[in-house]
Amino acid sequence: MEKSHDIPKLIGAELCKAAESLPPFTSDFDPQVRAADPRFGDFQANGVLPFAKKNGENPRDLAEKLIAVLPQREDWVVSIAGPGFINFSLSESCLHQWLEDFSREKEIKDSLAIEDGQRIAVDFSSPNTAKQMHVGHIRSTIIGESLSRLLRLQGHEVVKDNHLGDWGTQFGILLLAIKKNGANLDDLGEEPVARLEDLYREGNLAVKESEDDLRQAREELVKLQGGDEENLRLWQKIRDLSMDSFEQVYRLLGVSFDHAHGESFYRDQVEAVYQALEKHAICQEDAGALVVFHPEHKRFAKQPFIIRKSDGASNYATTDLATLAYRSREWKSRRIIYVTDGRQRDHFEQLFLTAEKWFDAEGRTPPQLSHVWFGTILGEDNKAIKTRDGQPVKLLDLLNEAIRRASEMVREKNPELAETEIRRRAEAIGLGAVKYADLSQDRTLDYVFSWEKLLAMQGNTAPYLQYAVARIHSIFRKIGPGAEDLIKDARAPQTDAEKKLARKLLFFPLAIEQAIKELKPHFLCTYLFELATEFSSFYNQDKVMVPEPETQGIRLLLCRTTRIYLEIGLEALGIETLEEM
RNA sequence: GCUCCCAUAGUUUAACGGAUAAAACAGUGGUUUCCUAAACCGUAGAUCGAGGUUCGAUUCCUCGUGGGGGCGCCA
Repeated sequence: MEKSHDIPKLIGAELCKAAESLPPFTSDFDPQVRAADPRFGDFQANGVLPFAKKNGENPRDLAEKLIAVLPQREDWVVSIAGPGFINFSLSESCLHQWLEDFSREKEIKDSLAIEDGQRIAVDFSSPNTAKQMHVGHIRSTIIGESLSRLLRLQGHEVVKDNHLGDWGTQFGILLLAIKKNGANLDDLGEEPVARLEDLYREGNLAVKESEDDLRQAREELVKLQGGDEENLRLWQKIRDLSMDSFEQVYRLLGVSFDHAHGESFYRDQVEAVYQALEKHAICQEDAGALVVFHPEHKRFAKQPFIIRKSDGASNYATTDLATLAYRSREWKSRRIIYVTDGRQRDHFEQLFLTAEKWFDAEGRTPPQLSHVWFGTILGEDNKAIKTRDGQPVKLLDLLNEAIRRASEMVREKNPELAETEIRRRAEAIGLGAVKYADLSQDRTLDYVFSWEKLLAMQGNTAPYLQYAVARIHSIFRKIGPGAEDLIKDARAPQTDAEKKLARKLLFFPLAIEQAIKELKPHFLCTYLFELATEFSSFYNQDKVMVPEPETQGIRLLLCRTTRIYLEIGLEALGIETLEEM
């Protein structure tokens, strides 16, 4: 048979082809091939059922007709069950062949890349300058990084952009506070950004209490936006200090960006936004502000999208429009993905509606726009973690605590290890645990922050997956250089554990595909955990070190493929793996 | 007032309209002269309520209950 990494896709294509010349099937028939419950086979096609319903046919009869014209092949056994499920059970030889065809990193990675990759901009992390990152920032950063890696794995050209909040009204207040305190930005102590946060808090209190301070803060902002040299110098310094502070976090998390333009980058492009939207009559004046309504929309017919405040200043709606236009124009992004908190859903819906009208009016195709939103991290009171009152846990503190706890476990298991090696392993394990805890559940869910949840290292966690990888490396170290020859002589999977593990391996391409389609990394996490569980079970049942070379061969082949899938999968999640734990 | 999201074992979660609702943690009972016990094998335990659509509903629709979010000059 032709080599196909993605067997369900192959089955789906065969079903579609068979349906082509078989009335009442039409071209909109979707076979819906999925992983099956092992009781029924390896894959199941459910698509006949909804199709029959839509067309008033008997689903069971339709399924019979379809498999009657399906070419017979030795790769699988086809059967019909229940109201019209079509089940496929792979033959031993087909499974064996598949394992041999896709057991190396290169073949696997090549097969994952699609032909028509796009240029995609991913907008994520995006903290505000002059503030420290706290636990609330972890989601956008981790999810955005993982989605970027997944999309690259699929062959897309991804441009990662950290859209910093570096140009808001808060700078008037902060600049005033700095000047009133006579603070020297070159000498703010050990944690300069923490000091900036304090200054901002003081300034915020002052402008609430004093009319005069409020007026002065506004003046500082106007001066900054007008290009005042002193204020610009201070602003730049604040931005640099903030970036240094963010970099500490990004380095630990293994997160990187191609750009960190931030809102300030677009400050000279907002005029063009007003002009274009006015020219095309997309916006209107309302109560002194420039706003966009969407009369055709249930909600946004009356809920305005404010793109220019009544005092003439721009806001985030304006910079977001300018940013979107820039990414389309300069980066030729065919698609833009925004990874932000779900509370901004209205904003992005309005942004997308407005942008689409703008592009349409100019006869251009708008980029495909996706808002990948996630639930809020809540405090113990079930309310969102706030910066204002109560100090949320700093992200750096969370990460350091994760490393500290992992260090203890590593040291306990390997008392002789050098400190640098303990640190290296603890970073992979502790930070992996934190990332996995966030990535492994559906991103749209809110969750209450808890150390216990984020730092768990047993059960369905990253360390469990890393442990499986380390065990496989250990086996290959013990076998030595003869492993390749043994794999060449592998027999087909025979024992219960071998067959179950081999079968689980088949579903890897599906997991990747689903995670990308829905832009939800948790689908991949679920699969990797199931794979690791299947491996652990196999590991306990069937020893690799046995006398028969063909048995060793298949077990080594299964181990190697499992290891590669776990490594590719964890890499796509942004989680490191280790050869020893 | 308008609108959006959420509700699954004790707890935290999974289930793309599909077959007997799946795990982890916490319980509980077992496994180590054997490739790393961060493990493995048992055991017990759940779909907020009421209707509806469907051959089939945790999933879709309506109503209700409970929790949270957004809605004119913050991002």
